[in-house]
Amino acid sequence: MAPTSPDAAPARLRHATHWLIAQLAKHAQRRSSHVFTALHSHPAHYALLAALDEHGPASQATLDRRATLDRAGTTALLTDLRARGLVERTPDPTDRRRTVITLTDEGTTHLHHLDTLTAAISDDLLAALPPADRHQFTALLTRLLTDRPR
Amino acid sequence: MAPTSPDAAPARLRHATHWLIAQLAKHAQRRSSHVFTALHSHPAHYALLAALDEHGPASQATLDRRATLDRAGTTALLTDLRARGLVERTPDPTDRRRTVITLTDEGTTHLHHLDTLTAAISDDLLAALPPADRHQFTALLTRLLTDRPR
DNA sequence: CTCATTTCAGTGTTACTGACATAC
DNA sequence: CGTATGTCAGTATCACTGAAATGA
Repeated sequence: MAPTSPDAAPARLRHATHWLIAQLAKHAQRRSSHVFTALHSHPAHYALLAALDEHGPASQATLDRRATLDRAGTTALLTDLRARGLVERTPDPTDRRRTVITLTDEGTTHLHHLDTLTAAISDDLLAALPPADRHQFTALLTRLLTDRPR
Repeated sequence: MAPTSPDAAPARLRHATHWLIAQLAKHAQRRSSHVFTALHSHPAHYALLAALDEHGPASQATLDRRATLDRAGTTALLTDLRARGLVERTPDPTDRRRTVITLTDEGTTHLHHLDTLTAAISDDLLAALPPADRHQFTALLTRLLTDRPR
């Protein structure tokens, strides 16, 4: 036992945005990694498969830009996905530095499974809010991320 | 260079709650740790000092429950704070297992500095939202955390 | 004897850095 | 030449675990 049971958090923390976000992120991380592990997957796998499905085949560098990962991690993740037959790696004839990644049929199927999991996780995380507030919250989150060119 | 520059994230990710939260948490973590480091502090230090200021002196076990930390980390953090004269450790006469932690005057002063930093970080994180939406967002965050007894 | 408190050593994960070989 | 790509090895951080020592 480590994170000891909850308790009345100091008022200052409850008003500190970064603390609130960090707490929620911990919950989210626990929930999602628990659920994803059941399908031997990781949220980052989902990000890559989704990027491939929506934007089509791409080089690794393009992929990690789209999935908001870093090059190093992407390499490992793709090696994993290829070993499981979910993506294919083929050399790019027009630029011999690049490897073009393509989604296989199995990859698409797996992505659909992960879609279901992801929806369930979202429902679970937002369980405390009525539907209208869930949309509000998601919209605000989105705005905070997109209105931040960096 | 690692987390390569942003790009159009797949629609699925932009609708996945756990992904949105994780992204925002990363921003929040970078901002806050950057700012806190300037005062040789850590968000967890703030949590401890705030708990002491608001609830008064307490044992470590009580403290980590209030600050939502784990016992191992709390020990290290308090050793740090004591070395800097921000808290005092005195043995509890009524229960010789315990160490009672007390906030010093310097600790109170330091806490006020961190209050300022924390407010600035919140402003920064919520910069994209008009004031009314900031309150909405904070209220929703709070509800998500409190309506989750575990 | 069971449970709580404090401490420390160790594990697993995650994000990131630096460097390298290759090729544009 | 400078820049981009894919790869790998190493670092820092963090949350957590397990066990020990002390004592209620």
